Amino acid sequence: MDRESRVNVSHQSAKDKHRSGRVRLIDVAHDAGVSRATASLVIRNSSLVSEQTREKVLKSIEKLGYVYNRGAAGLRTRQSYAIGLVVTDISNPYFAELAIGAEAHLEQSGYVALLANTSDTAEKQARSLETVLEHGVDGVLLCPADQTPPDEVARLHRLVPLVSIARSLSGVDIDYIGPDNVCGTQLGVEHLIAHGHQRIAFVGGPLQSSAREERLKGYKAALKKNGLDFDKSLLVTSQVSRNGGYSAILSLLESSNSPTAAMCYNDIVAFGVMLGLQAAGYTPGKDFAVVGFDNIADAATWPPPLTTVSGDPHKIGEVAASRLLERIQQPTLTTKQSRLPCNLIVRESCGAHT
Amino acid sequence: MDRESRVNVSHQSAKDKHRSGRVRLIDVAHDAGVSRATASLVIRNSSLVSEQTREKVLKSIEKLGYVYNRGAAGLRTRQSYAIGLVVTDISNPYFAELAIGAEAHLEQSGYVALLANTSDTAEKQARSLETVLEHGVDGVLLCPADQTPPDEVARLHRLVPLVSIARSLSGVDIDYIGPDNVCGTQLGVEHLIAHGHQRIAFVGGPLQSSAREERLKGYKAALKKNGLDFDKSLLVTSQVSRNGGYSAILSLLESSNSPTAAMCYNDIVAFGVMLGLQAAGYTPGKDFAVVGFDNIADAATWPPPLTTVSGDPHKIGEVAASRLLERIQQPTLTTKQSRLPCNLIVRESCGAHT
DNA sequence: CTGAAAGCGCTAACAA
DNA sequence: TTGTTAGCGCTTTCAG
Repeated sequence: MDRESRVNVSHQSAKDKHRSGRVRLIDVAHDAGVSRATASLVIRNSSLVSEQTREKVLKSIEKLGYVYNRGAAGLRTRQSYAIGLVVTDISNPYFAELAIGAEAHLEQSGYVALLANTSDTAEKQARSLETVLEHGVDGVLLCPADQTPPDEVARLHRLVPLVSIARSLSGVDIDYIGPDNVCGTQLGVEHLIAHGHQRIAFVGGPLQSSAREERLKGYKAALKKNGLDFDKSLLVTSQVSRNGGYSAILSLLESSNSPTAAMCYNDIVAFGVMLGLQAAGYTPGKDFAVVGFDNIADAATWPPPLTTVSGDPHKIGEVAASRLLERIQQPTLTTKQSRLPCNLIVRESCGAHT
Repeated sequence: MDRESRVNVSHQSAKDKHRSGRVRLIDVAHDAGVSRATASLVIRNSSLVSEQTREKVLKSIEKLGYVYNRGAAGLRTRQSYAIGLVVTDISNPYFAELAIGAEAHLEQSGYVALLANTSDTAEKQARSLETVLEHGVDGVLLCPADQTPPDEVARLHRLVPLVSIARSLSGVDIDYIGPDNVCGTQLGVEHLIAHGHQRIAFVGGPLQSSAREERLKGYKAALKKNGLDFDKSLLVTSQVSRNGGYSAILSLLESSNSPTAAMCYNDIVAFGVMLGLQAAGYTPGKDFAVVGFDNIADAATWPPPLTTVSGDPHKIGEVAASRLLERIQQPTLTTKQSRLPCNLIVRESCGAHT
């Protein structure tokens, strides 16, 4: 049987050069004059192999241009060294940065990321998750779409280690890494209060989002702590887009008792708010204060530069990846909800520089 | 032998529920009372199977929560349905959009994208490509880093179907999809000329980049066509960043015979240019005209809104993915260099609205 | 330290 | 139409 397969092999390896076939481990082994097993050990840096044979094998690998087949290896080891990175919307720089942070950490640890962009729809997310599972990922990093059904997540969680990022999921006990939305928003609002504002609006974000709820909580906490009343008329939801912020602030400005400052759901909304203010004849940073959330790259150079809460998405991505890898190593780890500290980046849009 | 393995199987499937193991095709087959082969046919939607048995199998799949193992299948079929998406920098919205377009098309065709961000360094790119190859991708979509060694690309190309996006590679005969940089820039510059500008600078971009060379060519063509002399002092390279554009325009403004308009390497540079102009007391769109390239989302809402050349990165990503899939089907296809048409989006920064 | 043999979960010829 | 039998390229005991 072994003789047979050897014969086969030499036939094939002769042909393979000219066909689609790739060089296999056994070709390397033959070339180096060792067995498959030994060659395999060399590849995986085992210390059980003599320096001499290691070099021989390495030389053959180089010479034949061998590329390791992880798929085949994974069939045996049940490890793919791939993880699913399922994200709502990479065209949002915040999520892009998250993805980059995660990818960087994974890459460094020898993992590869299977990317799927869900455009925030539950259907595409479901499809993507299925695909990613079929590819045998060792774990999934999920930034859940807004309308994610909890039981779907529960099933996923049963199948494979799972960490959720930036949007927490209620009703399922899984790891979560995101910014500390409550404290971050509180920081922003207190800054506004400290600079004399009394009527501070909370602008934008979708009603169902966990992030918005948490930020709203921080907003209320800041008001309360400073003895200010919560006024429902200063609250307005919106699309997470510039247009959303734009119309939101305009509607707020129409009211008889309009605000003098806005804590925004995020930077993108804040940009819209500032554009809206300008359209209405205000000068953000002078006669109206604006604070954002996320500190995306644009915030620093927007005219005027946006005061914003920084959640460090790159780090969140990294931490999430690292947590996932830990969990893959030790599936019994208890789950953790990590809310990374935020800090306030004071620029000009809040008027505090004057 | 077969009896033995069956025995094995039933043992395992009993345990598997509680261990890490997943449900396998053979479990499904047993549950449905058919052979593995038949079950396999059902999964792959073969028409060679009766409606009755198909339903039985489907029911078992559902019941047991079976998930297909593409890794194992791929070992046999030599198809992974995965493709490598190796991109310089997703945090640049232009490339993010490219990636999204590609991912969308791949997803629709049943492929998954292995994402790697190279941060524009040749080393990480080399590592990423290797990893992606080890994972057995059926093809690679590469947006090459600036200093990519041509022989590396050649090796890659020998190993796997390859399409390059947005940055062409000299010295290797591979498919390329990108914007028509020459015509696009020409469009922009001619617009400027049509509005009376005679001293038009070409601002920014890295010296070695193929994209910059092409855009520069378009710039020169436009000048020539309109009888304007090319003046080397109106040319300045820069980092592809706002800061790059900022300092570039400032240095240009110092000259005794400074320009009245700038065709910029891309939108990001253009933003820097506008910020620099404002810092120097100019009002872009009034006393100085600026045109960008890429039409990223920010361009529309920047104050003033940026006149720019639109290359439709989402479409480029889609087309590239589709070309790659074609090439995977038919490896003998002759290579094509596609430069997708660009059009000029006239907004306010060029002053043409006055 | 190295080699032989068995098998990971699937598909593809070929029989039945 | 369905079942049988061999592998895909690797790792992993277990002997040497």
